[in-house]
Order: sequence, then structure tokens, then C-alpha cells
Amino acid sequence: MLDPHLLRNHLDQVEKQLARRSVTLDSSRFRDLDSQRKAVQVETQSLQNERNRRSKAIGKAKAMGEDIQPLLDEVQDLGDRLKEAETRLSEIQAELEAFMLDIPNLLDDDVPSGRSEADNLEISRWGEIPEWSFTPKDHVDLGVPLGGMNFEAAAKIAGSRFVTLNGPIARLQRALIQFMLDLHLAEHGYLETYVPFMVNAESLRGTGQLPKFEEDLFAVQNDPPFYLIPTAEVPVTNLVRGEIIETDSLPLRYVAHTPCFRSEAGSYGKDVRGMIRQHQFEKVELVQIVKQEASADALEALTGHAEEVLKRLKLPFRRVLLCAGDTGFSSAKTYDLEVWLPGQQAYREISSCSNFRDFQARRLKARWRNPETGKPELVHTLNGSGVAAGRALIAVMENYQDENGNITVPEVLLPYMGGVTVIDRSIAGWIAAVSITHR
RNA sequence: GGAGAGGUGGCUGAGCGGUUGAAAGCGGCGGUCUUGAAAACCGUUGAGGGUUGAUCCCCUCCCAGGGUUCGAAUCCCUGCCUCUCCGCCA
Repeated sequence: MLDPHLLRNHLDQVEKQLARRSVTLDSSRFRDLDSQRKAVQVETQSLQNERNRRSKAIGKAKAMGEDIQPLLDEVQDLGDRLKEAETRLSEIQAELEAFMLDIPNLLDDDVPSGRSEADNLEISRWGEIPEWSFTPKDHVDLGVPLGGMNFEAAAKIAGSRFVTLNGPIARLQRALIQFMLDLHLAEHGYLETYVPFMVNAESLRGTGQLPKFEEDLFAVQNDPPFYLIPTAEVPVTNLVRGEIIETDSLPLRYVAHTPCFRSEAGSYGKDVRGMIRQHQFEKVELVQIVKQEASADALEALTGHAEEVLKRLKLPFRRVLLCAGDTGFSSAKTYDLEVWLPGQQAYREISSCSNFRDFQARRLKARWRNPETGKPELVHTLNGSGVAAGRALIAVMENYQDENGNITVPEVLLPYMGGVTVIDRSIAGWIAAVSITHR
């Protein structure tokens, strides 16, 4: 949510800013609602004031044993008038709030203009794109023959856009998760946290997924409903919802591994092959809660933490600064990390790191106490994937393959693989023997 | 699933339907004292909003939402959450 004062006092500037996102603000509607709000609020408050004064007078008179009936007669219709005003005020406030909740965040000045992915700005590249003496396979052609990856089985038990993993491939994903968590804990100073995978609507409103993007979410039937988390950002950032944080506690840095659930509505026909775009995937998420002046640097640091994962895995990647049109609703500035996938001969997103500034904090009422003033101020929130484990699995498989379809385990994952150094075709027979696979 | 208790400010914890936005204690902040610190003592200390140059002032908030009343932290209803006991269970 944007600062209401900013909307009231600098509406034209906000309009101009939002135009960068190709968002048209209905400013006359805002002006109209806000002036109504003002009038009705003043009226309501003066009626409330009158009620309070009269009631106190009655209390006093009664205490002194006076006859209060004449006083009671005077306030006869006050209650009705007040109730009517209060009802109108809450209606207008609800409308105004709904209007505000639909406005996306303002972009940082250094976010490049542009409408789509094509206009994103490449910031840097890391690692060599390898030359292959054979045609590299994609993760499906590697994983399925190994018996480590089975889409038909997942389709049977759930539906499309799911996968089952077996044996060393399943373990490889777990190894990636463990490695990432350990890295962020031991070297980047994050606190590991375990959180609910289902959340209430209030939490999703806080981080900005609701009310606008309900169709992207899976809801669980319950009254009130639960939603499966689309990212750990939601439960983790909501840890600070409604809190006033003491200055010594900042910055807060959390890392969490969770599954993520996305309906992928509107992406029919997109990335239908393989594990790229699933309804359920594993992710290690970094969340930071910082003071206003620290958030720009924190975004650089956090993105660096995500990059470090890819560097240690020796996976080629590039950092991209998203353009105005591609930057998410709540974000002021977002870097994507894109990993090289030999099977697709393309860079694909594996991490997205965003600075939300005070946009989420205002919705969350997440503040810190400034000791200089003694007053609470909004925190800034950031998060980023550190990194998406499902896509990291794909990237490792494709980048570490040989021409026989074997996969070498990256060095940093060896401690987590129980002695397995190469995942080779010999496991296929064994997996087939101990599990049900459809080949 | 059954039975009971409870949700009050940063924390603990009082609060006959009437000047209670809320006692007291702790914590925080400022001061006195001290070479410095501690202790002691004095003072101060919730959040959001309207208005304002800034104050003053006004409104709202004692889990949430309804209701009763001239007036609700206090009474009634519903929901949510927490705790204790029993049952069941990874």
C-alpha cells in the first residue's frame, strides 16, 4: 500500500510514476472518495464528541443526585444520527481501502523502462557457458531414463504439473536444500525458521498477493479458508505483522525452506514439459526486515547471497534487473538470477530478489521504534529465493551430465549424498526393482 | 472429540456500566547523586487518525465482529486464539 498522504498531496506525481508500469490511476475517483471521507469523518467525529460530552454530563449529574431525565430527553435522536454517520463512514473507508489495496508499489528510479521480459536489463554474467562435444539432454531426458523422475506417476496421483522423484535424484534435491540452508546460516547470518505452509487471507493481504491475485493461489476449504503458500515470503514476512520491533533487533534475516504451491492460472501451454513450472516445488527463501536507509544495500547483499549458491555449485548464471513492466506488484525493484540450462540453451529464472520498501510494511503494520524520536516507523522488507530448489535440481542435472546420461554430483553437495559421487544408469535397474515406475 | 479457565499498554497484572486510555510493578527514557557505573530518589513513558506551521484540541482502539445503553474494558450474542484436565493420535 502506498502512503495515503502521498496520494492526497502529490497525486499527479503518483500518477506519473504508475504510468511507468502502464497502470492508469483513476485519480478523480480517489479525489472524490477522499473528499467524501473527509466530510463524513468530520461529521462523525463531531457527533461522537457531542455524545461523549453529554454522557459525561449525565454521569456527573447522576452522581450528584440530580434529576437526569431532562438531559436524557435532549440526547434522544443523537444515537440514530451518530449511527447513520458511522455506517456511512465505514462504507467509504472500505471503498477507499479497496482502492488503495489495488495500487501497485512505486518503482525505484533506477528501474529501467519497458513493458515485458524483453526489456529487462542484464547486469552481469558469471561462469562459462560450456561447449559440449555432444548434444546435451534436458532434465526430463536425463531424469526419466534414470528412474529418478516420473511425471506419469505424479499425474496419476495428483494431475499435471506435478512430479515424483526417486532415489538419488530425490536425494540430490534434498542435498541442494541442505546445502543452501547451511550456507545461509553459517556464512550469511540468517536465522533458520520453520513456518506454516497454509496461511490465512490476512497474511496474503499483508504481502500483497490478496486481494488482487487470488487466482494464482490454491485455497483449502475451511471457514475461514486457508491458502497454500505460493512462497515462504508470505508466512516469514508475516512474522513481523503488527509488531513494533526494537532497534537492536534489526536487521532481521530469516531463511526458510518450504514447498510452494501455485495454480499457474494463465500459463496454459507455457513450460508444460518437465519440472520448470509445477504446482508444487521446493524453495529456500531469504527474508530481511531492515530500516529504511538500509534497504537498498540489503537488496544488493541479499542478491549476492543467492548468487553465492550458484557460484558454489559452479552453475553459469546472469543477473537481470527487471524493467518497469516486469516488476511485481509489491516490489520497488527486483533482480532476477537466471541460470544456464543446457537442455534449453537458455537462461532461466532461478531466483527473484526484491526490495518492497515500506509497501508491505504499511499493509502489515510492521514497524520499528526509532530511539531518536521514540516513535514507530515502518520497516522495509525484502526477500529473494536462495534459490528455487526444483530449478536448481534441473540446472545441476543438465550442467553436470555426460554423454551417457550420467550426472556427476557437484563437489559442494558430496557431504549430503552419502558417498554417491555419480548418478549413473546403473541405478535405473535398481530403482525399477524397488519401486513402481512407468517408462 | 468431551470438560473447564482465560484473552487489558514493550512485559507482568488490577479494573462496582459514568472525569478509566486504563491502578500497581517491571522495562524504557530524562534528571538528581557519583570520578564513572550501580543502587537509591524524582519525573516521564501506548498506537492510529482528523486538525495545525508546531502546539492545543478532537476522534478511535482494552482479541475480532455484532448487540443492549444517554454512556461499555466492564453486560449479552457470535467467532477466533491461548491455557488446563480427560480421550485419541504422528
